[in-house]
Amino acid sequence: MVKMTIKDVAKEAGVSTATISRVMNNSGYVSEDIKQQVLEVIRKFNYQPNAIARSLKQEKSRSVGIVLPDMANPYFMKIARTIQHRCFQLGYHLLFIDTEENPEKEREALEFLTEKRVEALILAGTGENRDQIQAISDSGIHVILADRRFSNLKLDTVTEDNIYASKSAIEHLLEKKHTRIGIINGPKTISTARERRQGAIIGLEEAGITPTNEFMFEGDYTRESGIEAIRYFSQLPDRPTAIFSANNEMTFGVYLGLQELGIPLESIEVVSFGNLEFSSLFHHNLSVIMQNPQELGETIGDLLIKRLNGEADSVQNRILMPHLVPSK
Amino acid sequence: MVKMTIKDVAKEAGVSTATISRVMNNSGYVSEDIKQQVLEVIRKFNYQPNAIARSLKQEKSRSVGIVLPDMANPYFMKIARTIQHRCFQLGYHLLFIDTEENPEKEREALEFLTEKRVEALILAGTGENRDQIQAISDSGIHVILADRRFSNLKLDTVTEDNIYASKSAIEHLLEKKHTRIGIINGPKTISTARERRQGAIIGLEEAGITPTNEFMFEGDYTRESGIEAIRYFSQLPDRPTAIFSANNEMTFGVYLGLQELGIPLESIEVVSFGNLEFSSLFHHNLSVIMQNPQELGETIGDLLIKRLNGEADSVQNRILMPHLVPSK
DNA sequence: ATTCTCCATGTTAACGTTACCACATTAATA
DNA sequence: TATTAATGTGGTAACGTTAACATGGAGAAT
Repeated sequence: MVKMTIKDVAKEAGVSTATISRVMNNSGYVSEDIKQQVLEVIRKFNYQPNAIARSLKQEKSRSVGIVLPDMANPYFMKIARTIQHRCFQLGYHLLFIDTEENPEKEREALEFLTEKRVEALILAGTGENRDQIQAISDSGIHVILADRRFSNLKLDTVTEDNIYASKSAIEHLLEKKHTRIGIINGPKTISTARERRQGAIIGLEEAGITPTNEFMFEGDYTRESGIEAIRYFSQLPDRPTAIFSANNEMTFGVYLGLQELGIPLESIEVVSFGNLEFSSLFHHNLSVIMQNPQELGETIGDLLIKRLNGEADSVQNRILMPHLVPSK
Repeated sequence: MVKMTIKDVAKEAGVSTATISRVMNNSGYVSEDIKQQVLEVIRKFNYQPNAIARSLKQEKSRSVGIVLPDMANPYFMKIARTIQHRCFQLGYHLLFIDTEENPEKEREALEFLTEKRVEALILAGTGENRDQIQAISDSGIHVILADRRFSNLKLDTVTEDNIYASKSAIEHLLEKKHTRIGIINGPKTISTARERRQGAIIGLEEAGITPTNEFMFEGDYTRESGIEAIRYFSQLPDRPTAIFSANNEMTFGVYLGLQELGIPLESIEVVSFGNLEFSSLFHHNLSVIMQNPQELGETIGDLLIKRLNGEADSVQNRILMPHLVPSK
């Protein structure tokens, strides 16, 4: 069964396509009689306007791209979900792409999205493709960096205060008399990893402790790299007694690693940047820096609406405050 | 900065738009000289064809809709992620919508997606909107039901054997000498809930036990309803000693509920339909019916490609086999 | 020399909307 | 009554592609 077009409706209702269009969009003048008659035809044939044709004519795709490094990470999905709801309300659709932290895939994704003529782009990037992202912004597409920023790029950002939160994580461990703290971080290309590292170092130095490379493990924000970190730390002569893990997935890996090595999970004090769903059930020594992906999503949503409405405003950089929830 | 069109490229390269189109699509005849010249212009101005115009002309949106009840549930997101990768490879984009199990929202979502002219629709539905879904299929959009089916609708489905798996869950608990088994299920409107119930009942009856309504709690697949189920069961005179929970979120709620009531988590034997990420770290009496969302996604992806390529085939109903992983 | 292919290119009409303009008609105002 | 304004409607040119058709030249086969 082939879809009806506005012409078919016009013929059926005995009016011009212009009138149908006016009825559909509640624009211009249409007499009440004709309006009802047209609506009747639309209802009867279940006519739906072709959004693609409309987009072409109006030069508005009514779509927004969102590029995330990991669609299975609840943190990112909670951000995405909130934004999805907002977009749906606006009649926009979201084009999701999962890059799996792969810069090349990200590059392709960005190209794909610009061909699809998204009006805005929300990006939690790999840290590469700076020029491309800047070019996208320059071409008039609204870019909002989520969670991760680029230094020196004049783009909207909605991020969290990683330095402050990481510093307080370290302070928390120091208060518990730990001095040998293993730090598991993400890739240096990613701003959150750099900032979390920086915060941790500040925390240590303020307590008069010199950070050593031996206790810094550079992972890649995956579960597997959390496991590897534990394998690495466990074979050091002077093992850490506490761990600061820079994201939720790696923290999960930490516990999997401990389990693999037969080390009691509660024997190690852990602070995780980012919540683990089950941490409230967990009686191990796990403290969590609670992020607020929903608020992040809402903040992005608000900004997005502003940008799509063309409400001129200078570059926005919003920073949310995570807070530490100590272990019980 | 305004985007370049094919006409600009044509003018710049001194040829017709048709030639540009032929170069872009590797179709028809173009001399090597001109081809190189055109490619040079394209590169120089970073020309990107407008996918919307192309869609309109070709009457192909190159998009697929996916409607899920819960974007934050890892089970659904793993399905979605797999499909997203497939679609991206094909040059298709996915329009995601999260209905939050709300039938009205689902109705709107389906309407939205048909206006956007998706070529296919992947749906894990609320169980309502049957007519609308059938109409979508009749109108020539490929519909694939994921995880949840509709009886009597002639549509492709990729689901799991809920009856078999639930039966084996009950058998597992019976083997462990539990006879008072609390069953926490989803809404009866959803096929998975009906089937999981049916499987559980078969399991009980085959063991000569008469299922009682007292031990059946109808939740709504949310965490909160798992908590409520525990509150309900805990005030029964003869409490269940074991729980069969029909999805991962409700199982989570079970533990939250036990914790809330101060009941030791390991004092209750639980079987969960669907994995909890952390179950391997968990030393409680938790057995899991392992689903395989990735395989589900791949199966859907394969089917999707077939359908999009128009490879004629009768209605497909694929059923995957989950398996029980007993508690340690 | 004539016909027939194969190449290589250009011309143009769609695809389904909407926005602009033109043209009536009616109502309100001077 | 004449003029203006408000209302209602239709015609049509775009939006940026591509596919069908047309055209013409070069070389091969008759």
